[in-house]
Amino acid sequence: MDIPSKYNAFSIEQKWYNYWMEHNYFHSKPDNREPYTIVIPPPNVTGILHMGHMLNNTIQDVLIRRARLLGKNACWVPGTDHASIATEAKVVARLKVQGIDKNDLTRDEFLEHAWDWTEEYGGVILEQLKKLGCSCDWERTKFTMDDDMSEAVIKVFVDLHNKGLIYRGYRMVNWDPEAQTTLSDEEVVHEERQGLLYYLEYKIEGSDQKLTIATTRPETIFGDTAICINPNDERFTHLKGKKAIVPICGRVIPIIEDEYVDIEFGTGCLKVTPAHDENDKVLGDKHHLEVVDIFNADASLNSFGMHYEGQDRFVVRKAVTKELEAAGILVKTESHTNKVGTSERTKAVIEPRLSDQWFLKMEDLAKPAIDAVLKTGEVKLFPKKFENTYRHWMENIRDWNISRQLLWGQQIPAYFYGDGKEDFVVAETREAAFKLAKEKLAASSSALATTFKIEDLRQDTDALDTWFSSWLWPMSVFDGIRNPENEEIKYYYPTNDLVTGPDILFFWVARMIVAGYEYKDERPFENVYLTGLVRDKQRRKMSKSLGNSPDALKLIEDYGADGVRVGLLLSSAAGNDLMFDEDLCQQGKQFANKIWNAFRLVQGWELDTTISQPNSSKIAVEWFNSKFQQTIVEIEDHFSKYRLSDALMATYKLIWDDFASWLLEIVKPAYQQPIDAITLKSVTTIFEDILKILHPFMPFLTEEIWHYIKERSPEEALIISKWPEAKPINETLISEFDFASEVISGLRNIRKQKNIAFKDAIGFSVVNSENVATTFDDVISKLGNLSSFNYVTEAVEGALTYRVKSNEYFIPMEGSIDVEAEIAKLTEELSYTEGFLKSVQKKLSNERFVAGAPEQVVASEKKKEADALAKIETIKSSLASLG
RNA sequence: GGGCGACUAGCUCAGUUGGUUCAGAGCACUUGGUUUACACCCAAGGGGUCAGGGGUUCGAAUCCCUUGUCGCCCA
Repeated sequence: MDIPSKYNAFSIEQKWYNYWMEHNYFHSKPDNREPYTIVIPPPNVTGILHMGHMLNNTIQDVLIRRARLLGKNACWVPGTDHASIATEAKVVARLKVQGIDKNDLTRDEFLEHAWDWTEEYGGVILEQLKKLGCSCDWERTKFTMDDDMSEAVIKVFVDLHNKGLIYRGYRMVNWDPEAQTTLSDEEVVHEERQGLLYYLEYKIEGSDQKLTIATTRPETIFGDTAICINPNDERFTHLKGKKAIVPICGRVIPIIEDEYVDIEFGTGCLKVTPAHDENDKVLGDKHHLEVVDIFNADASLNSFGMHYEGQDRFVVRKAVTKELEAAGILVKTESHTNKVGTSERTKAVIEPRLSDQWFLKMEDLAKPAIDAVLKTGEVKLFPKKFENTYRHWMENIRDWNISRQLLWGQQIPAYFYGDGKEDFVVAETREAAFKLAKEKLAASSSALATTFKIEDLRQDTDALDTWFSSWLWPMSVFDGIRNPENEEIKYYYPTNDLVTGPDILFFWVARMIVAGYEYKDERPFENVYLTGLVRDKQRRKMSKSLGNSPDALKLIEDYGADGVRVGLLLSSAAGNDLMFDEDLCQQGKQFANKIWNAFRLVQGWELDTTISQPNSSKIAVEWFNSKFQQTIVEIEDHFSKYRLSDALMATYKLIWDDFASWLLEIVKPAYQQPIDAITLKSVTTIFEDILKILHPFMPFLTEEIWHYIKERSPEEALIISKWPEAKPINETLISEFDFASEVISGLRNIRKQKNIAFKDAIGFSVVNSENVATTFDDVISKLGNLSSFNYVTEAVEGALTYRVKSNEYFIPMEGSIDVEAEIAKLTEELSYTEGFLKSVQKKLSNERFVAGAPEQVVASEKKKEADALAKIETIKSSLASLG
């Protein structure tokens, strides 16, 4: 069979993905095996695959495929998130293009458009994951707005409300004037912006006195309801108890005192606008100030803005500054950098705003989640450094604003039956709500009690925060909320590993832990692997706006899915940002090709059952088997610490260096010579074991070669084969080989220096002062192309020499040896070794070292000393023989 | 402003409890090598004051202090 010399990923990948799907290997159902479960961090339903997803899902697939090979019942649940604000923003934008205004549509009409959009673009990302090789159980694909998922969300809302944990509050929230919705603190991105600090003069009522205040937001003067000074500030003692007059609108406001005011900042006087600043709100509550809200929902000014009514806040800022300047009220401006909150989704500047919202009390709910990560270790974060961040956030947790003024999402199941703020009931269905409402009305002996109809109930128009559905994800995908005793949730929950980015540690991970303990009284997962951000070579975040994110599918086309997976994993330690560079994928692709060609070599060997196994092959196979076992132990260790790139690198070196460069070179028959049966069988078995341990990283290539090696039934596919068993390791053999490889490197070096071609066999003698075993002599002979291998006791004259430890090796050379050069080389080696000896002896002569250091360390220093002395002896005798 | 973390070879990073094998890996680089699996290859080689300074110790990349630079989170 003619096998091409270059591995062609493209056609092969499609073939094997189809094969795996056809034979249903990805599907899991409960059985008596140990479960291994991962739930995917659901990507936005209308999103497309970017590098972060690629990294994330490659890691998950490596874990899941390895678990499958280890004989576990591996279940990877895929799905998508409805991403309320992001999706709604996209739908609104599309409607706009079509000339439709969202506000002209009914709720149902809008939702119809949103579902159309979801069906049109939804799931594209899941198809892309298949190209990457992800072995998700596609039969389990979930969407956070599936009927059963929504039911679970509603059920939880009602439950938490009944427990008294959900309440309605008039609070200052982050208002996104563009999307016209509330954002949680986590959805607000603080940016440093260059702005101005405006110094304004306020008149004091009933006098000619003035006071100057500094503000960054002059347009909010219409909402001022006090001036605040620090009671300890002697500059303002004379103002105590007086009143000030707000410029332009002329409102008279009190001058209050509070130590909150920073004497150093600005003028030491603060204008208080309780409706538009969180801190001012606190001051306002404390001093019982009036609250004047001057903005409309789109952050234009309302009637309090007087002649600026209807104009945008930033337009007003400029205009009002001009007016104040003209009136001589603006004393000066200074440039000032301040942090501005912006919407993560729409980029609009956030406006703090007071409004009625739904909140979830977090303090008590958070407690088990804090303990699980920081005390009991039931949930482990990888890398550990994120525990500090987690602690900081969880111990300062604030109530969660769970309502959003959006349509796309689960509508809040609160039903109003009257006009009062508290005239509502919370229930899973309208019918249940109706019953509750009637009871409440009856209890309050309202006149409505008898005439109230179900149609009179008005459901709250807000939707729930997206995270209020995804925090249930590890439970709700197994129907664990609606049906807590079902077989699947009992089998698969708690899940094992969660792989996600640190940017959503709080948004999502922490809240899932909270929900897990509240609803299952158990952790949702055991280990959390936090990946780094994917950045470009210049350390910039990959983003659409920068255009520095490579096209994920194009990469797969260019380098093969296996190549891309290897490229991504090679330099991505957990929690470290990944500087993505296409060269990494190139390395992955070259690795695939290397393995492919190793296979071609083995495949091409002709078997001759009549020849016996050469000793060099026999010993090389024995050595490799030990090396393989040793590497597996190392790989296990890396996996147990979630050091995937180290696990891959260990595999990479085992295959490239130990297998291809050493083993195959040793057992390779001479040109056009056949191979013996034992060696061929051993090498084939080794190759199969290698494919197994490589499969999680490079699933396509390995499955392809697996079936190329021999015809196999679907039950024998690599994806469901068994991870190699642990066998004893012969450490002696490994260290003997290491010594032999140094001897061989020395030989190659001499050949290079003296320009001796490999095909010219050379003689070889050794003074074996180290008493090295002869185990690998045949290997040395073969790889060194030696014509003879002699043990001698005296230095060989007229030969090239080199040393490994205190062993000396001689290659007799016909013709002249450059004695001068040999002497120079030996002298240099001698002085280096003597220097080394000196430093060791200095240590050993230090009484405090000998007394203080552990025995083992002292012993090793003594051994170093002996080795150095022996080597010096060798070199000296060589020098003597050279004359 | 508060908190956390990083700084090791040209690049990306390992380096676990201070001491064996501690200054390492991969890539890149230099040199030599193609009828004989792979030039997407083989072999050999060069390259680091472990950010700077101070301290603890018989001994520090590792522990402590300090300065600098950068990153992340929070306000």
